[in-house]
Amino acid sequence: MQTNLSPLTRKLSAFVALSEIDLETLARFDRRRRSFEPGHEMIHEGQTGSSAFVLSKGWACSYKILPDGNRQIVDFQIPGDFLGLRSILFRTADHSVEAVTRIEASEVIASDILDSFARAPRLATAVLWAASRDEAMVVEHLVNLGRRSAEERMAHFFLELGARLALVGVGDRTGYDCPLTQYHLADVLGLSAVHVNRVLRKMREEGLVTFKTGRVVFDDFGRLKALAVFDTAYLDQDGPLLR
Amino acid sequence: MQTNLSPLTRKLSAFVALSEIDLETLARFDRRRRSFEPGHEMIHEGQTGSSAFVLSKGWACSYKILPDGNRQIVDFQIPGDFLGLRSILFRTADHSVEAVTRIEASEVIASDILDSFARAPRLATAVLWAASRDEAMVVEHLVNLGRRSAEERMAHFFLELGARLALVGVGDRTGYDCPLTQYHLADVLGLSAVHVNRVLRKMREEGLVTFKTGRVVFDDFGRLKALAVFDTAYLDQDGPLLR
DNA sequence: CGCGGGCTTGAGCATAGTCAAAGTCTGTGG
DNA sequence: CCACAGACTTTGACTATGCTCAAGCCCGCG
Repeated sequence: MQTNLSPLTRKLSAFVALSEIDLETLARFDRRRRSFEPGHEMIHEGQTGSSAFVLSKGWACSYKILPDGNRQIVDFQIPGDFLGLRSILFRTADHSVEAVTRIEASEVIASDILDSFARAPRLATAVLWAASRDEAMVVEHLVNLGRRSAEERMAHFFLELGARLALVGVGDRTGYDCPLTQYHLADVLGLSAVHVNRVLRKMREEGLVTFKTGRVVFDDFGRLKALAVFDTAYLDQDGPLLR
Repeated sequence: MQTNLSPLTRKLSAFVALSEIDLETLARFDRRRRSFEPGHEMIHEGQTGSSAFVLSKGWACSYKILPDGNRQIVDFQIPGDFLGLRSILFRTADHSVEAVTRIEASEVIASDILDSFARAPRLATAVLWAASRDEAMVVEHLVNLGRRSAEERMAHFFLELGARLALVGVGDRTGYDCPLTQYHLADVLGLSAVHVNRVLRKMREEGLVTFKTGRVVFDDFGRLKALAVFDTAYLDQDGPLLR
């Protein structure tokens, strides 16, 4: 193991013990460095032959837009996250991805991925695991939208994001830096921007969380967790399953 | 290629051209035949060391239950579908799965999967593709809950199910057999059972769909599709990507 | 025949949406 | 240094979508 691993390598190592060949092959994912300005649409729904990216700096979000202009954000991506994997596996992208902040990322094209699986088969298993972990988050998010109130959703969202950031070494129990606007919150939680604002005010007044531009502050972590019925199980990484 | 392929083999072949070794290895997934009665909980959330299953007959549903007793169904599984894959990849199951009808399935244990990836590396890629296709469905479902009205959700759900069943050769443009209750619809669409009933009545009266116990009848397929803004893109299979 | 699961309907309520207007903050150019 | 534009936030008033509670119905099955 090297000391200066890429974020993706670190993530995959959590599931599969990687060999030298695996590591070498993975390193190839890191050749095409790119950067994007906030608001840039890195992947367009419906586009064929898109790339994927591994985020090294900044935040992105994946979403779908409905014909009436409404947008539903599926998830945010933070450093270390894979983004646009499905747009490689399928012929056309089934969702869009946009840079939230300025972003630094490595571009991964279809042949990189597919060839790497042939060279280093264990990588395929590792990527399957990573994709499944993403799916677990989407599923939790689905439950959030289907069965929780606006306030519970908000609490759950802040906590999940906090837990994910903690895994990559950012933020702590007091809070974390967060570049999102209230519009982002509305689009990810399936609410209107106006209602988001009211819910935020209520939660602030109740001493639960404070969301000010640029930062989320946990005013009462325990009570927030109880409100959201938040259980980190679906995010946990217990060390390599496959040795 | 053999004439009598298992449903899973047929599905994976749509993405990856499988070799003799791949096919032999896949055949091992089909050794432990099991059957379950309606209502049986095949996988329990939180349980460690669960199996996965490949459905050959009947319908199942995967879901999460919140502490207040509310349930959110994540998806239904129909013949040919993999079920509980994440409960193998993670140490503990992050969701439950229940038989909706009487079910026939093949049990797949963790070592089956993991060993098969070592023996037949292309299978890992194929399974990654299948898992991504499932994720695409969950994502579409998420958009449904976040940004569509009750009536639109209902329309979208019936159409998606119809399209999926058509892929395995069941049902047609006039409708399909469907063993679900109005409670199932409520739990999958994030609505109350009472409201589901009202929405169904409205749609029936408007001449869109008729949902009677045991069958979904499309009264006006075109208008239903327009209402749901349903686009099958995320379900399409265009033939093997990897040869 | 009675029981239970599922379906249906009404009445009243609550959560969240829409529309509208004004306030704040930040960066840019004069 | 100020004026202004534009993006984001805040608040009020009104509306609507969907929920809860409650009751009754239908039908298959033991």
